[in-house]
Amino acid sequence: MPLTLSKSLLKMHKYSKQTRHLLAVDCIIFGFDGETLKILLIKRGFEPEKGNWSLMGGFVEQNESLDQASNRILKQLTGIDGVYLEQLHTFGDTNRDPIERTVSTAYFALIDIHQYETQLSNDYHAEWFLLKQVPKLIFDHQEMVEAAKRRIRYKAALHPILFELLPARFTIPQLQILYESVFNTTIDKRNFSKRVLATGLLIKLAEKDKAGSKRGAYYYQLNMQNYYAKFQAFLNFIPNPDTLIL
Amino acid sequence: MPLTLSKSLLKMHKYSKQTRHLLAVDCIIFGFDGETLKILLIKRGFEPEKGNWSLMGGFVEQNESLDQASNRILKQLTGIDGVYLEQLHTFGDTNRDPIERTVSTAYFALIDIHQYETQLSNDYHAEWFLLKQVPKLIFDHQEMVEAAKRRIRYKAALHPILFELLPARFTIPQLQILYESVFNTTIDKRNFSKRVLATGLLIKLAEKDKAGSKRGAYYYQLNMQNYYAKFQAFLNFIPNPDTLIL
DNA sequence: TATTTTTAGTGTCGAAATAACACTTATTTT
DNA sequence: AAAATAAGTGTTATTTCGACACTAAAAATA
Repeated sequence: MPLTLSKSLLKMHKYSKQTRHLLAVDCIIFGFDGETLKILLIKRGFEPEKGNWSLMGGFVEQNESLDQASNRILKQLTGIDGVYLEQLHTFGDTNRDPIERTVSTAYFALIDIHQYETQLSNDYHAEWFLLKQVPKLIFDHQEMVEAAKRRIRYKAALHPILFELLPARFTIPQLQILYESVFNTTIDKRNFSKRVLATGLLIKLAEKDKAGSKRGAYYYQLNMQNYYAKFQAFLNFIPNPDTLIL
Repeated sequence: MPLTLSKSLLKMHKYSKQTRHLLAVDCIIFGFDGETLKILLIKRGFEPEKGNWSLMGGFVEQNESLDQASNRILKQLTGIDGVYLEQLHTFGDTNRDPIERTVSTAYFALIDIHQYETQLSNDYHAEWFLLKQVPKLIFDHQEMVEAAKRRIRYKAALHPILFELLPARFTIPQLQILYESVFNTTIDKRNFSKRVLATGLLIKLAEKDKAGSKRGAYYYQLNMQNYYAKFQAFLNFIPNPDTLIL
């Protein structure tokens, strides 16, 4: 025990004159309900801003990386492991948290909303909000959400990340609604299916989804080999690239 | 004085149970010498890894934002203010610095090498290295450089950032060499000049650059209004997008 | 059981963008 | 005067993109 202590003391504070900072991660969690994009928010449980809407976040602990911290926090809220989670940006303004200077690294997650909506932890009073009806958020979380929206659009225009929002089996009309929702536009369905199918990323299944229409639409699933191979070179669905900012 | 002290004590440690971390920024500084891309490295002046090649970096101080810290550090080394500087990624593995856990936010800078090569601070024993001949670097700086290379390619394929590497007046052959260097490819010069001129971003000047050739090439400068207006919708020079990763 | 309603699914053609390709011009050097 | 060097420029074929309308399947309804 004394050994452990002295070891840790030895290891600590070698850069002894430097200031140490609070470090947090915040997660912008996107889901798709079949019609529009949503994000998951929580009611903050402690001061300051207790009771106000907030991104799910938390402090980075001593012995975890940022990626580990963001995964831990995502799991705390949703019970989910192993979903798409990508570092977005680190927000480091000195006064972004009024209590004490805190630097926060924002991550965005893309999850299949249906798979998890029932297993949300109740501890956080989480709710899904339409992306177009996000309430006022604490601190600079609004800015984080805006940055995440820009990033998801930018990236989805070039890479097939939106499949992460869909279940393993999905129909082409579902996929089209998703793209139209993300880019806030409409796409001709003949051109859409032509281009999507031309990527070689989709495998047509025998079964149909009967829920969405009378006739039923064929299910597809991702060809995972092609998915990884072609992740970099995907479609360019940008309707007007002027609206996209990294 | 007692008032200031008590104020700062009041403000400090409101999140009293949370671990505080060392925070650093590291800068990947790109330059272009007219033929190939280079990056600026320093000889690290303190332990650990004293004397080894490193990115220019430093700890984030109490009352500065990350953006301020990166600008400060860039200026310390190069004397430069107001150049292109963009946050790249935050590296947060727990053991990336063997002395003490340090989270580092990497920034990349694009500078006009000729304008500043003489005013480098001598304090850091900085040297420009060909991007293809970067020496072994400390910690995870190699990884940072790789990420910066990917980002600059990715972004330059869609946005006119490479002009930041050129002087205010440049020729089309110079610009072409720059693009060929960044994308490690060759481009037909007829197609290149057609597309570049079609953007409307360039203003042709009366004077010629006589240094590069016997005949001389016309100087151009950026049309700054169009530059900002068209920043989002630029050329797509990606030779094979497969090689690009965000 | 026939009709209506609803959404899925598919092909063509003109326009625009892209990629391939070679010669002339200006200037300096020899 | 001739040779060497790099700048500058146009055309054509190919590919990609965008616009556009009807038929098919199944359920609901009359």
